[in-house]
Amino acid sequence: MASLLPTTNPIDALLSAHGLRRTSAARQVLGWLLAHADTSYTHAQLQAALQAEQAPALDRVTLYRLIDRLTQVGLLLCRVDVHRVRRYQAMPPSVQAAPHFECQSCHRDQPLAGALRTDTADLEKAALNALQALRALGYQGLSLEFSVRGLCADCAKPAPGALA
Amino acid sequence: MASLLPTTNPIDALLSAHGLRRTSAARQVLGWLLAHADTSYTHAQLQAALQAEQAPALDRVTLYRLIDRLTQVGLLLCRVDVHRVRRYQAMPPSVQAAPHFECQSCHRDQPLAGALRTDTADLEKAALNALQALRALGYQGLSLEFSVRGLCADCAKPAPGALA
DNA sequence: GGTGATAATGCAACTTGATTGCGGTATTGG
DNA sequence: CCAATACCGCAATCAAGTTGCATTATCACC
Repeated sequence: MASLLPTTNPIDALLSAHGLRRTSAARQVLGWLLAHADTSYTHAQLQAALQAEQAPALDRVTLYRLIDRLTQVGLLLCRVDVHRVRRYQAMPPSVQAAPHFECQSCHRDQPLAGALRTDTADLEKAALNALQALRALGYQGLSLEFSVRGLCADCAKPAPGALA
Repeated sequence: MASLLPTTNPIDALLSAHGLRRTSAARQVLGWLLAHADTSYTHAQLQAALQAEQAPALDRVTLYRLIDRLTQVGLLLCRVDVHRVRRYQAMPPSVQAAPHFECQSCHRDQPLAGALRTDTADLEKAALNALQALRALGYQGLSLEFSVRGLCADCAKPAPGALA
């Protein structure tokens, strides 16, 4: 049952490949984010989630610096949500920036996927055209950020007539 | 020389039409933002700009609350930039959310249409379609935020071979 | 043209996500 | 094994934004 293999696990490999040390904190954070790579999490959410999974909570500042490093080497993707707080997500392998939906009631942040995704397909296409045009004008290192805000279907249903 | 006309100026009209009082602060801020409607400004930039134009600086908090009110009634459009600070802009007449370009070097913020030097009608159309589709799925109160980041042509040119 | 309700102002104190300084600890390359 | 240094953790600090409250200015109505 023990880890007999000389091949380090994929997370350690990623860390080393990006010039970071294999500390337990780094392993935990990157591992957790990779295991929940479909959405983004704030520093606070991340800390809470990690704390829930294991006893020795890691320091606030350490976590800040860690996610900073992970972001700088390109392992994480960082965005800022409506409430001005940063959200981190394991870097999606191929996409520029997955479109997000952010519910203003339950504050859940979900990827714009499936049916929703097809609805925004045209938009993405137009957006990519725009990027290409910009690139032609001499713009560099372009990335796009695209998010929709509002009430998700769940939050929109419940109380149609309640208070103002 | 005096204002003889009974017709209030357009800014006052806007304020009243949106249920806000015609205070000198509101007139100044909305007036200034309408006169610079092509980009967005932070609270700090706004305060500095207003202070430069006239003597009696208005209070930090007052300005915060004022732009809050203007945004709530739909006269301003608010977004959050990469540095987690809110940027306000006079609401563009027709669009829900004008796509922006934000330079990561000079931190200038310009409308995408300006950067591209073409109109972004197709983009905006696609955006509106996407919103409509989402609305059909039960999502409510939707608005979208769409921005492109990178280096603008000006910042990209200068030092092609300098440092890493 | 006054007058009362109340929206808006201004000041001080506070909140919160994030940053900085610094001594101590653990990882890594030799 | 050892030195160099990346990383940790604690305390203090910062900046954007918020809240409470007393004061002032607008507005709706007579």
